Amino acid sequence: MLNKNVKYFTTGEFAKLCKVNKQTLIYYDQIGLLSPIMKDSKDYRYYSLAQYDFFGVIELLKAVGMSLKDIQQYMAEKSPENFLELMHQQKEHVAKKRRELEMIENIIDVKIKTTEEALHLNFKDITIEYFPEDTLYLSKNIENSTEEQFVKAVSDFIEELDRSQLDTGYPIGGITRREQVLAGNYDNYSYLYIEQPHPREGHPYFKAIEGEFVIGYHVGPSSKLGETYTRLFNVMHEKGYELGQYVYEEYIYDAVMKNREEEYVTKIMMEVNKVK
Amino acid sequence: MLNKNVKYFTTGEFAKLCKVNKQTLIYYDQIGLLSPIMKDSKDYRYYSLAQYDFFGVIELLKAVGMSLKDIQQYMAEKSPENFLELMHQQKEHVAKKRRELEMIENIIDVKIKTTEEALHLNFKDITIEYFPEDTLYLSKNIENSTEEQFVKAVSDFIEELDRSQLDTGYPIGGITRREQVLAGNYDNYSYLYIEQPHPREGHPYFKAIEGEFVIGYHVGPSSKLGETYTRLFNVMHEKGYELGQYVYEEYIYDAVMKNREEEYVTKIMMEVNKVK
DNA sequence: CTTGACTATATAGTTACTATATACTTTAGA
DNA sequence: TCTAAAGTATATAGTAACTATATAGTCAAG
Repeated sequence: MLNKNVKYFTTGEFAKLCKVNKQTLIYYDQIGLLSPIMKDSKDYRYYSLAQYDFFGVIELLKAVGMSLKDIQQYMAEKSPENFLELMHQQKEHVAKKRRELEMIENIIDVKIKTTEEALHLNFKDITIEYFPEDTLYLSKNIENSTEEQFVKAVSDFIEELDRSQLDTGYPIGGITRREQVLAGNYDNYSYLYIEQPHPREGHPYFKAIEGEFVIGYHVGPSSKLGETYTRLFNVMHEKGYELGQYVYEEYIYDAVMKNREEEYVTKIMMEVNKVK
Repeated sequence: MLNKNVKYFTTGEFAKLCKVNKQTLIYYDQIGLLSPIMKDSKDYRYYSLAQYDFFGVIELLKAVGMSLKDIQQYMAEKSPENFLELMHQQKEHVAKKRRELEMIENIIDVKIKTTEEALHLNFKDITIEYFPEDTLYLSKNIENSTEEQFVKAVSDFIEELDRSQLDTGYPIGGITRREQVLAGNYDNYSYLYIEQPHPREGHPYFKAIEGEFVIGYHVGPSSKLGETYTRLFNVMHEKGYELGQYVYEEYIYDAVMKNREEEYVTKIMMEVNKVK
């Protein structure tokens, strides 16, 4: 920083310049991170303009998530070479953080979209809709798994979504095979799935679905799903359809939105075919 | 979240699933943010899969910077409407954070570029170079200002860079008018400046410079700048040039890179014209 | 039936401030 | 010139969100 034959800043002035609490500067002085260039006989602190640059770097390093201790360590052995190395490290680091924020932005957008859709639904309606092709990311097969195996599979699936950054913000759903549904085993899922509107290369297990579906909503705990399935079957038969390969289930409202289980809402999507 | 006739997670298992310290879950239980769905007679905690979704939302809200207290407050009165409103608020908030990170990325790139350049310099060299047009953001005129006025001007300038997000990571420099330089008043700057490689609309004070410059480096405290100016003048005259309108000064190495003032390096760029 | 891996609570420590209490100093106005 | 407001200082305690440690009870495998 440039300097004339310098006027100094008092703690309050410098704090204002740096836009921090005066106490913060005193704290930085105490831990030896940034000490005023001089103290007078009354122990009043005086900072120089050059120290504003110094403070600026502290802010930069703080913003990228470095601890004051690490910053201090760097400041103790500063050199252009070390500074350069530090900047190279932090470049990566910040880019990663930015990408994480971008993912969060996407997830928020999805949450807004799905919640808005949910608010306009009438959960009593049962409709027949044509769904265009859609990409889903599937778990491994979990049909007939024990509770332990099921929980393990869910953990693995979540773990993988996390690791491969496939968490889109869409709810995790379950796919049940026709035979299990017909036998009344509504909770014997064959796969878990998550919608993947922008599928990425290099990931297997993607499945596209397309065709007609009977759509209905179950309000209340999943233990009473049977009643809703019966209603759906009735409509399906009335309209001259028969059950297709799979049924898809996902939560519209769960513990995140509602406090009581009686208010939970499950969306049921049954693949159907016109009876010939 | 889907559920079978549910198996529960112990604290350790759930912590692993959530990728947090077990103590963190105990802490969340204590503050009532996320309590296990049941405790047995031995006070062992048991979590359900549905609680993982809940935890997921806590993580999301934490990631956007909400405090646990605020999260708890939301969770107490959750509803699709409130959730939607929260998501709308946070969308803005996250976008702002992302833009801040993008700015930091730019600043880091500039720091890397300028530091790498500095490392390859020989500070003894004095060269004559042609500079293409460049955009600078200038402070208000500060010629003949008192120390107080100077400090105020610098504060204002920094404040403005901050407010208008014009901090590019380039050093803040000073521009001295020819007459002041010739009179030996090297520290009587007329303007402060910062390089602005991607000038933005709606900001005045931009100045483009273009032409031939004598470039030299001053090593040591600014009080001894005079010696280096003399060396530069000699070369300038030798090569048949005369001083132009302005001289630009900026720090290459300062308190951020070096510990001792004797190692500080100031870059001096003199506008020059061929003597007719 | 013991050992190791788990569980629990209670308490203290950590980071980076932030607030408060008390006392001294400077400065602007009557 | 005196006084009150506004500023400075130190010392200490509080805060958020964990994190670590000490002590003790529980469970599962060999």
